[in-house]
Amino acid sequence: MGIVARKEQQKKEIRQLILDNSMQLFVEEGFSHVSMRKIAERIQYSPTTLYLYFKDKNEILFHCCESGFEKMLVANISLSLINHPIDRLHQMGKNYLQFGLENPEFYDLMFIQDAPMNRLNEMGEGWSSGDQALEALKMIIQDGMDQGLIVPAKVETVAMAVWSMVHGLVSLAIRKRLDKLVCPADMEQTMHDSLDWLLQTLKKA
Amino acid sequence: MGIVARKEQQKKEIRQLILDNSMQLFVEEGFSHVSMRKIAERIQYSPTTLYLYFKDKNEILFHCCESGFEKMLVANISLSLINHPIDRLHQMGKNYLQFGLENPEFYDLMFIQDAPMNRLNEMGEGWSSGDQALEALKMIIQDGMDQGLIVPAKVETVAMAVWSMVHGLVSLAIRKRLDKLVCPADMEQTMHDSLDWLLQTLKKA
DNA sequence: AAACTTAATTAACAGTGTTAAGTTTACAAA
DNA sequence: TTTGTAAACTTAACACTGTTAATTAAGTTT
Repeated sequence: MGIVARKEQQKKEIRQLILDNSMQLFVEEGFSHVSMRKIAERIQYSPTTLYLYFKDKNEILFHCCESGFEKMLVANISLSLINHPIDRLHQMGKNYLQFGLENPEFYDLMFIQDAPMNRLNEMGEGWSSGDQALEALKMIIQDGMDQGLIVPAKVETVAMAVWSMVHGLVSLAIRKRLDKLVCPADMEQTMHDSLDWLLQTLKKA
Repeated sequence: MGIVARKEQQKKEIRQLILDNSMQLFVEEGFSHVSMRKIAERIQYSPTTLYLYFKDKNEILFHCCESGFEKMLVANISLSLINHPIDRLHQMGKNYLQFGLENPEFYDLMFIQDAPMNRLNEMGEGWSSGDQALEALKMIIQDGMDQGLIVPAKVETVAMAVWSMVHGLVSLAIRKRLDKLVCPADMEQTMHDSLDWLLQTLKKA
């Protein structure tokens, strides 16, 4: 079955070719300006060929999200070196802000657009990388509470609060809603200040 | 100049007719499914007529946002009855969550989509209602610090943190990113719990 | 070489925002 | 009352969009 195997290999390679070029286009031109035809032109295929490898555009977006989550996971590997729960949470938050500001197009796809979610809800499975990050967050918070460092509460409640705040910061910044609050030059610093403030107040007195 | 005045009045009425029907369509069918042609059909005009009253679609969205902010402002009038800064901030947050969950299409337009922002950045002025709400937030926080009820910090930093958290909650909920964290039935309650938790930890010990 | 399978394409549909040119309507001056 | 003109509105069209059905080209098997 050498031939069959090779064919499947080729199919996978083209799938990856489509995904790679889609992601490049998202980063270069912004999510909303990328069309199926543009992706096709870039890889020198007919637009309809894309539909032989992906059900629709949402499915392509969905898989781009997956790479985004993996990218994020890589940025978080250094976390394992930090033992103190608060410091660890702090670094996780800083990584989150940094990822969002450095990869706004990816962030848009992963957390703001609802197109990829539609695809996800049709499938049974979710994002393993995304779930992994969420579990890590919950574990850190649980740790912090167990060690008496964080004011006790339901772990889901606190996890939701922390995630919502960093997501709020990044998404408001990306969508230019914070420009009236602070000037663009001070934006990144003030965002980190807000995170610092939360972590400060979150600490048990 | 009675005739000229009447003509201008008619022009304003048609402008408002366009805006009213646009908003109805946004609420009914969702932002992304509303086209210029659909709006035009609804008011029995040709699609191109809309361009005689608005520069482009973004300008229509922009003005729909304005009404959204006024809607929000109305929901906040009861705030003036609350004197204690923390309670006031708490109620403001609850109103915000409620508004977002009850008017997801409006919220989307006001805080998530970037289309209306493009229009805004071309103009000199911003949203007076939006700015007003932001100023109110800053004032409450400043009050709370002055009265020694909130851990002191730069007011912009805390305002950003608080707004980001409630926005994060609403936008993640709207975009169905919180479904892995809590089941939909408990969503609203947990969101309010998160807000409560923040307000609790924000209080000076 | 003929039959069959797979991969890729062309043509088309129904929709989008938007512009330029043409038409109708309404009102002022003659 | 008729004519001229300016405003209001529409028709036709452009350049796109995602997506499907029918068709051709290529490769494999018999």
